[in-house]
Amino acid sequence: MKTQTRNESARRGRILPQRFYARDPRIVARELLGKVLVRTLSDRVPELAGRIVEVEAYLGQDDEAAHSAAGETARNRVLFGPPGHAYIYFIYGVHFCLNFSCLPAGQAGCVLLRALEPLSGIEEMARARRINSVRLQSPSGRKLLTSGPGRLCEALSITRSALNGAALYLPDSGLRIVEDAFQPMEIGESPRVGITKSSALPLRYFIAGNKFVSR
DNA sequence: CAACCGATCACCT
DNA sequence: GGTGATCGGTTGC
Repeated sequence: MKTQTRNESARRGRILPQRFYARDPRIVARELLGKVLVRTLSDRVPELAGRIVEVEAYLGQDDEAAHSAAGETARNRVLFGPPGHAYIYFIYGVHFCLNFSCLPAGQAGCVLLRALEPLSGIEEMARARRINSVRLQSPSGRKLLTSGPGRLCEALSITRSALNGAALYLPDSGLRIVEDAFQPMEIGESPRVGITKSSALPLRYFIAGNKFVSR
Protein backbone atom coordinates (compact mmCIF):
# COMPACT_ATOMS: atom_id res chain seq x y z
CA MET A 1 0.00 0.00 0.00
CA LYS A 2 1.28 3.46 -0.88
CA THR A 3 0.21 6.96 0.03
CA GLN A 4 1.28 10.53 -0.69
CA THR A 5 2.40 13.01 1.96
CA ARG A 6 3.36 16.64 1.84
CA ASN A 7 5.05 18.99 4.26
CA GLU A 8 5.00 22.56 3.00
CA SER A 9 6.54 24.13 6.09
CA ALA A 10 9.86 22.24 6.15
CA ARG A 11 12.78 24.50 7.06
CA ARG A 12 16.07 22.93 6.28
CA GLY A 13 18.30 22.45 9.33
CA ARG A 14 15.65 23.11 11.97
CA ILE A 15 15.89 20.62 14.84
CA LEU A 16 12.64 18.74 15.38
CA PRO A 17 11.17 19.82 18.74
CA GLN A 18 10.38 17.36 21.51
CA ARG A 19 6.64 17.61 20.82
CA PHE A 20 7.22 16.08 17.38
CA TYR A 21 7.82 12.78 19.17
CA ALA A 22 4.96 13.05 21.67
CA ARG A 23 2.50 11.35 19.29
CA ASP A 24 1.46 7.94 18.03
CA PRO A 25 4.59 6.08 16.79
CA ARG A 26 2.86 5.39 13.45
CA ILE A 27 2.55 9.13 12.81
CA VAL A 28 6.07 9.87 14.01
CA ALA A 29 7.46 7.05 11.87
CA ARG A 30 5.86 8.32 8.66
CA GLU A 31 6.88 11.93 9.31
CA LEU A 32 10.48 10.95 10.06
CA LEU A 33 10.90 9.78 6.45
CA GLY A 34 12.94 12.36 4.55
CA LYS A 35 14.29 14.00 7.72
CA VAL A 36 18.05 14.04 8.32
CA LEU A 37 19.89 12.33 11.18
CA VAL A 38 23.03 14.24 12.20
CA ARG A 39 25.75 12.66 14.34
CA THR A 40 28.37 14.85 16.00
CA LEU A 41 31.41 12.86 17.11
CA SER A 42 33.60 15.74 18.29
CA ASP A 43 34.41 19.37 17.54
CA ARG A 44 37.32 18.31 15.34
CA VAL A 45 35.58 15.83 13.06
CA PRO A 46 33.02 16.88 10.42
CA GLU A 47 29.49 15.82 11.25
CA LEU A 48 27.99 12.67 9.76
CA ALA A 49 24.54 12.87 8.23
CA GLY A 50 22.01 10.65 6.48
CA ARG A 51 18.46 10.93 5.24
CA ILE A 52 15.94 8.64 6.97
CA VAL A 53 14.48 6.34 4.31
CA GLU A 54 13.13 3.33 6.28
CA VAL A 55 11.59 3.04 9.77
CA GLU A 56 9.33 0.80 11.84
CA ALA A 57 6.76 1.78 14.48
CA TYR A 58 6.51 -0.09 17.80
CA LEU A 59 3.33 0.65 19.67
CA GLY A 60 2.92 1.58 23.30
CA GLN A 61 0.36 -1.16 23.85
CA ASP A 62 -1.09 -4.21 22.09
CA ASP A 63 2.22 -4.86 20.33
CA GLU A 64 3.91 -8.11 21.40
CA ALA A 65 6.96 -7.32 19.25
CA ALA A 66 7.84 -4.20 21.28
CA HIS A 67 10.58 -4.38 23.90
CA SER A 68 8.18 -2.61 26.22
CA ALA A 69 5.50 -5.32 25.92
CA ALA A 70 6.55 -7.08 29.16
CA GLY A 71 6.75 -3.84 31.15
CA GLU A 72 9.57 -1.58 32.29
CA THR A 73 13.03 -3.09 32.93
CA ALA A 74 16.52 -1.69 33.34
CA ARG A 75 17.16 -2.13 29.63
CA ASN A 76 14.03 -0.47 28.22
CA ARG A 77 13.63 2.31 30.78
CA VAL A 78 14.12 5.04 28.17
CA LEU A 79 10.98 3.88 26.34
CA PHE A 80 8.84 4.73 29.35
CA GLY A 81 10.44 8.15 29.81
CA PRO A 82 9.78 11.42 27.93
CA PRO A 83 9.51 11.46 24.11
CA GLY A 84 12.35 12.33 21.76
CA HIS A 85 15.13 10.31 23.39
CA ALA A 86 17.40 7.65 21.86
CA TYR A 87 16.69 4.08 22.94
CA ILE A 88 19.62 1.89 21.88
CA TYR A 89 19.75 -1.84 22.39
CA PHE A 90 22.30 -4.55 21.65
CA ILE A 91 21.11 -7.47 19.53
CA TYR A 92 22.46 -10.87 18.45
CA GLY A 93 25.58 -10.25 20.49
CA VAL A 94 26.96 -8.05 17.71
CA HIS A 95 24.86 -5.08 16.65
CA PHE A 96 23.21 -1.99 18.05
CA CYS A 97 19.79 -0.71 16.97
CA LEU A 98 18.61 2.91 17.29
CA ASN A 99 15.05 3.85 18.31
CA PHE A 100 13.35 7.13 19.21
CA SER A 101 10.98 7.18 22.17
CA CYS A 102 7.48 8.42 21.36
CA LEU A 103 4.30 9.32 23.29
CA PRO A 104 4.23 11.19 26.62
CA ALA A 105 6.20 9.84 29.62
CA GLY A 106 4.59 6.68 30.96
CA GLN A 107 3.68 5.37 27.49
CA ALA A 108 6.31 3.33 25.70
CA GLY A 109 5.96 3.51 21.91
CA CYS A 110 8.99 4.06 19.69
CA VAL A 111 10.30 4.19 16.13
CA LEU A 112 13.18 1.97 14.94
CA LEU A 113 15.54 3.40 12.30
CA ARG A 114 16.19 0.76 9.65
CA ALA A 115 18.00 2.62 6.86
CA LEU A 116 19.61 5.94 5.93
CA GLU A 117 20.74 7.46 2.66
CA PRO A 118 24.29 8.69 3.37
CA LEU A 119 24.61 12.46 2.82
CA SER A 120 27.87 13.64 4.39
CA GLY A 121 30.85 12.11 6.13
CA ILE A 122 30.73 9.15 3.77
CA GLU A 123 34.47 8.49 4.02
CA GLU A 124 34.23 8.34 7.79
CA MET A 125 31.23 6.01 7.59
CA ALA A 126 33.17 3.71 5.26
CA ARG A 127 36.07 3.59 7.74
CA ALA A 128 33.70 2.69 10.58
CA ARG A 129 32.14 -0.05 8.43
CA ARG A 130 35.50 -1.30 7.09
CA ILE A 131 34.44 -0.81 3.48
CA ASN A 132 37.38 -0.03 1.21
CA SER A 133 37.43 2.87 -1.26
CA VAL A 134 37.15 0.63 -4.31
CA ARG A 135 33.99 -0.99 -3.05
CA LEU A 136 32.62 2.45 -2.10
CA GLN A 137 32.57 3.40 -5.80
CA SER A 138 29.74 1.00 -6.63
CA PRO A 139 26.06 1.42 -5.71
CA SER A 140 26.09 -1.97 -3.95
CA GLY A 141 29.11 -0.91 -1.91
CA ARG A 142 27.52 2.37 -0.83
CA LYS A 143 24.40 0.51 0.21
CA LEU A 144 26.48 -1.44 2.74
CA LEU A 145 27.11 1.79 4.69
CA THR A 146 23.74 2.48 6.31
CA SER A 147 21.09 0.14 4.83
CA GLY A 148 20.10 -1.87 7.89
CA PRO A 149 19.58 -1.01 11.57
CA GLY A 150 22.88 -2.50 12.73
CA ARG A 151 24.82 -1.06 9.82
CA LEU A 152 23.66 2.52 10.32
CA CYS A 153 24.62 2.38 14.00
CA GLU A 154 28.09 1.12 13.14
CA ALA A 155 28.53 3.74 10.39
CA LEU A 156 27.64 6.60 12.75
CA SER A 157 29.41 5.18 15.84
CA ILE A 158 26.11 4.87 17.71
CA THR A 159 26.49 2.70 20.81
CA ARG A 160 24.41 2.15 23.90
CA SER A 161 27.14 3.36 26.25
CA ALA A 162 27.63 6.58 24.28
CA LEU A 163 24.09 7.60 23.39
CA ASN A 164 21.34 5.62 25.13
CA GLY A 165 18.89 8.18 26.55
CA ALA A 166 20.30 11.11 24.52
CA ALA A 167 17.79 13.92 23.84
CA LEU A 168 17.32 14.22 20.09
CA TYR A 169 15.81 17.69 20.35
CA LEU A 170 18.87 19.31 21.99
CA PRO A 171 21.66 20.69 19.76
CA ASP A 172 24.56 19.31 21.79
CA SER A 173 23.56 15.73 22.55
CA GLY A 174 25.65 14.22 19.72
CA LEU A 175 22.56 13.03 17.84
CA ARG A 176 19.75 15.15 16.41
CA ILE A 177 17.09 15.11 13.71
CA VAL A 178 16.69 18.08 11.39
CA GLU A 179 14.28 19.03 8.64
CA ASP A 180 15.34 19.01 5.01
CA ALA A 181 14.03 20.94 2.03
CA PHE A 182 10.66 19.66 0.89
CA GLN A 183 10.77 16.83 -1.57
CA PRO A 184 7.86 14.87 -2.93
CA MET A 185 7.85 11.31 -1.68
CA GLU A 186 5.73 8.23 -1.92
CA ILE A 187 5.56 6.18 1.28
CA GLY A 188 5.48 2.39 1.09
CA GLU A 189 4.20 0.17 3.90
CA SER A 190 4.84 -3.46 4.81
CA PRO A 191 5.01 -5.81 7.81
CA ARG A 192 8.01 -5.32 10.07
CA VAL A 193 11.24 -7.21 9.50
CA GLY A 194 12.65 -10.03 11.59
CA ILE A 195 10.00 -10.37 14.26
CA THR A 196 7.71 -13.27 15.13
CA LYS A 197 5.08 -11.78 17.44
CA SER A 198 2.53 -9.28 16.08
CA SER A 199 4.24 -9.87 12.74
CA ALA A 200 1.26 -9.13 10.50
CA LEU A 201 0.84 -5.46 11.42
CA PRO A 202 1.94 -3.17 8.52
CA LEU A 203 4.16 -0.93 10.65
CA ARG A 204 7.25 -0.67 8.43
CA TYR A 205 7.40 2.50 6.35
CA PHE A 206 9.88 3.45 3.63
CA ILE A 207 10.43 5.97 0.84
CA ALA A 208 9.22 4.10 -2.23
CA GLY A 209 11.95 3.69 -4.82
CA ASN A 210 14.80 4.93 -2.63
CA LYS A 211 17.93 2.88 -3.36
CA PHE A 212 19.03 2.77 0.29
CA VAL A 213 15.96 0.98 1.66
CA SER A 214 17.29 -2.26 3.16
CA ARG A 215 14.95 -4.66 1.33
C1' DC B 1 21.55 -20.57 34.78
C1' DA B 2 19.90 -21.01 30.06
C1' DA B 3 16.90 -19.57 26.33
C1' DC B 4 15.90 -15.81 23.70
C1' DC B 5 16.52 -12.50 20.13
C1' DG B 6 13.62 -5.99 15.83
C1' DA B 7 20.93 -8.67 12.10
C1' DT B 8 24.94 -9.25 9.39
C1' DC B 9 28.41 -11.61 6.87
C1' DA B 10 30.68 -15.14 4.10
C1' DC B 11 29.97 -18.16 0.87
C1' DC B 12 27.12 -20.63 -2.23
C1' DT B 13 24.21 -21.13 -6.50
C1' DG C 1 19.12 -14.45 -5.05
C1' DG C 2 19.51 -17.85 -0.80
C1' DT C 3 21.49 -20.41 3.31
C1' DG C 4 23.93 -21.23 7.58
C1' DA C 5 27.04 -19.54 11.44
C1' DT C 6 27.47 -16.45 14.61
C1' DC C 7 27.77 -13.45 19.14
C1' DG C 8 26.61 -11.63 24.14
C1' DG C 9 23.40 -8.75 27.00
C1' DT C 10 18.98 -9.29 28.96
C1' DT C 11 15.44 -11.60 31.06
C1' DG C 12 12.73 -14.96 33.50
C1' DC C 13 12.79 -19.55 35.37
